[in-house]
Amino acid sequence: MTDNKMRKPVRDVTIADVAEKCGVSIATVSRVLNRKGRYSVETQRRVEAAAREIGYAPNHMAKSLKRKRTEQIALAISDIGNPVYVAMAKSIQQVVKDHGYRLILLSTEALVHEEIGILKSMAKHFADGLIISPLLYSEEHRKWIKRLKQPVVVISGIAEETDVDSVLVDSGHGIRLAMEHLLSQGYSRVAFINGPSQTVPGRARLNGYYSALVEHNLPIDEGLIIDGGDFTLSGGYMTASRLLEISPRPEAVICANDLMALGVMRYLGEKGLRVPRDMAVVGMDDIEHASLAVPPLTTVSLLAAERGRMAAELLMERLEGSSDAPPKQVKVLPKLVVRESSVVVETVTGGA
Amino acid sequence: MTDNKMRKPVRDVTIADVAEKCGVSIATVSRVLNRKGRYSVETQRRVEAAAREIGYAPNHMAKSLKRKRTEQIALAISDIGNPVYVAMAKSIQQVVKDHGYRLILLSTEALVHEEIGILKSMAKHFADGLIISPLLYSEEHRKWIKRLKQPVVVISGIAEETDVDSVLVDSGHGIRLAMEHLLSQGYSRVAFINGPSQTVPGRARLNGYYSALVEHNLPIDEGLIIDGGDFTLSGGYMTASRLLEISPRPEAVICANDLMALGVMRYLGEKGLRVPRDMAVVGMDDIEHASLAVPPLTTVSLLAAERGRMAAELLMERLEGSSDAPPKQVKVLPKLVVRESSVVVETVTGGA
DNA sequence: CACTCCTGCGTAAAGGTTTACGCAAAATAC
DNA sequence: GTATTTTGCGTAAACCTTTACGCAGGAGTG
Repeated sequence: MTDNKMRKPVRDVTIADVAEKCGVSIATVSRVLNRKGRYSVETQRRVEAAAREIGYAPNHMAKSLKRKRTEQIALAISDIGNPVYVAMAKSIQQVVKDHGYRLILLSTEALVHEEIGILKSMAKHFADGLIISPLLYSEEHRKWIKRLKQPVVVISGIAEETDVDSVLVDSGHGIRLAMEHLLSQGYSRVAFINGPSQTVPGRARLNGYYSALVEHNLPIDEGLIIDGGDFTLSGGYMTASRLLEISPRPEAVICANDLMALGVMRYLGEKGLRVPRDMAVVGMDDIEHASLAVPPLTTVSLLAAERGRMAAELLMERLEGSSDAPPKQVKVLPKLVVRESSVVVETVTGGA
Repeated sequence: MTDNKMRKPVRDVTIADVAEKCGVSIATVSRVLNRKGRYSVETQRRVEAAAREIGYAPNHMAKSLKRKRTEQIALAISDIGNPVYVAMAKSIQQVVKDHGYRLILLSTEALVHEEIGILKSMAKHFADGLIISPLLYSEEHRKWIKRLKQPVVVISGIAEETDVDSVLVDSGHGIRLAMEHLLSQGYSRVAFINGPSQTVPGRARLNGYYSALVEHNLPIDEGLIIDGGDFTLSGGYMTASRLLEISPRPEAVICANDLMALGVMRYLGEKGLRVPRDMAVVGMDDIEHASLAVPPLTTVSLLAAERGRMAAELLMERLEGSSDAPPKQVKVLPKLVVRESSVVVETVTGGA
């Protein structure tokens, strides 16, 4: 019989409780709390007091059901461990929060069927919109996205798609910038370590490498191209040995992303090779640790944070503005960030 | 009049549509689709066929409302840019996903009122549970957590709290491990760069430093303690100069986290000081880039990923098992990870 | 004074699902 | 053959909100 806090099941306080407490109807309470419709200042005072007093908090599930809005945005990325996606997620979180949305983080582990699964499940209405950065953009992706009621923004590489809002960056062009820079520094035999070539970014970057060679009338030497396996740090470290097997040894190497570049630099360091004196290294993405590496890594920024912000803003626009405007594509230009890993050392400025 | 795909508002397909399509009641459809209650195999076949054919997807908001479960877990952390929290988030995401939950990412930007705001808003039932790693655990935190209907797991430093599920790590003990290691290497004047000392981790680590000194009968020299401002990389870089102003120059430095340690190493490098020959450096957290630094950074792992996993499992247990079991505390032991930044160099093993 | 307009608020429906309950028919028991 | 249990399914309530609609009374206008 001692029921002093035996069980929690103490039925939530609902809008009806507030209404009863201050002798009005639930409609009035709702109007006051949502500042919608008409009510007297006296009623407002009483309702607000009652609500505060009994600790009323509107039930989000019921609200969603009625309003047909969850106030949630889903973000689908392939690997939350990748600093690039973290940067994106961070700025996206910022924007959606400012607009009163919560962010749901969905990780696909680089599995295409997971991506499709997410698209399908959007039909269940657990989020009002989706930002997705797919590893590849297949016909199936397109099909499901088109079928969705909610707006979708795709963060991806350059593509011909014009039927969905997207934030694009031409990473292939980024590779060309890197190549130009290396050539201007006097390097001419430049190797290329790629990530998985069947992914959109992998393909784009490889094409960038080819076209840079063509552009500068350089011979295409397949021996200079190494498949890095994946876009990870250990992927770079592992394949760096193959770099040293190339003969004659290349003067410089472009890596398809910073993580791999850092892995490569580490391997070179362990083998006693100095960067850039013995081999110049350039990465891509401009993650925070690129600037911290020893030597600081030259890289091509793809403006991940910026792209995240833009994608989120595009989505907010869709959600709050005219949803029938034609799909928008916004493009972002890769930017070369020159640091010490690729500049010819004239004089060594030693300290102390 | 040409209404060929003019507007989207084409009312969602509901359970009623499925029911009508195959001539049963909505209750039957629900039973079949949820594999609950009784139904014939023939009915099952028809319902499933109809559902698939017209592309039925159960509305998540309605389901939540009725079931009183959102199938969502909220994660509140102060900075998604911090690799430690990323590691936690990653393993938490893993676990909750395996249990059929989605993860909502809430960022507090290290603002205490944001943390409280999140606790309050949990009453709105947008998530079934919460994992929070608060910068500090105040009376107000406790009050609101106790008031919540949903289970909460706190990831934090060691504390006296026993009224809430928590995953604890004694980072102060971690600092003592670092100190012991440095002393065993022959260093004796060891400086300490702390993060904000009013936060739980800041205070714990400072106390760890003090007690390590006491433990080894070393004099307490306030001049060896530097307030690093925050736990960021630039925070470490900025305050490193003050390290060199100390006279006589300390032989080693313990930094309250890896990011600051990396900042310090960078500064030392720029000033021409070599680590560990001129000064040994030890960090804390064991973030991925600690092993990549030059030289690789000795650090104390606080097992962030592990703690995230444990917290998530604790929460799942609460949600799926007996919710009235007494609060659990699980503790994790800091682990010293020795790398080159703190070991006396006997012979230099150069390559090539 | 009669009319219209406005204000403040209540009634009730709607949103899509799950599930307790009950009923008819079929299956089983004796 | 009747009595009992089991099976399969439908009816309707419940979850908690928001909001369209309408009504009564007061204010304004002529």
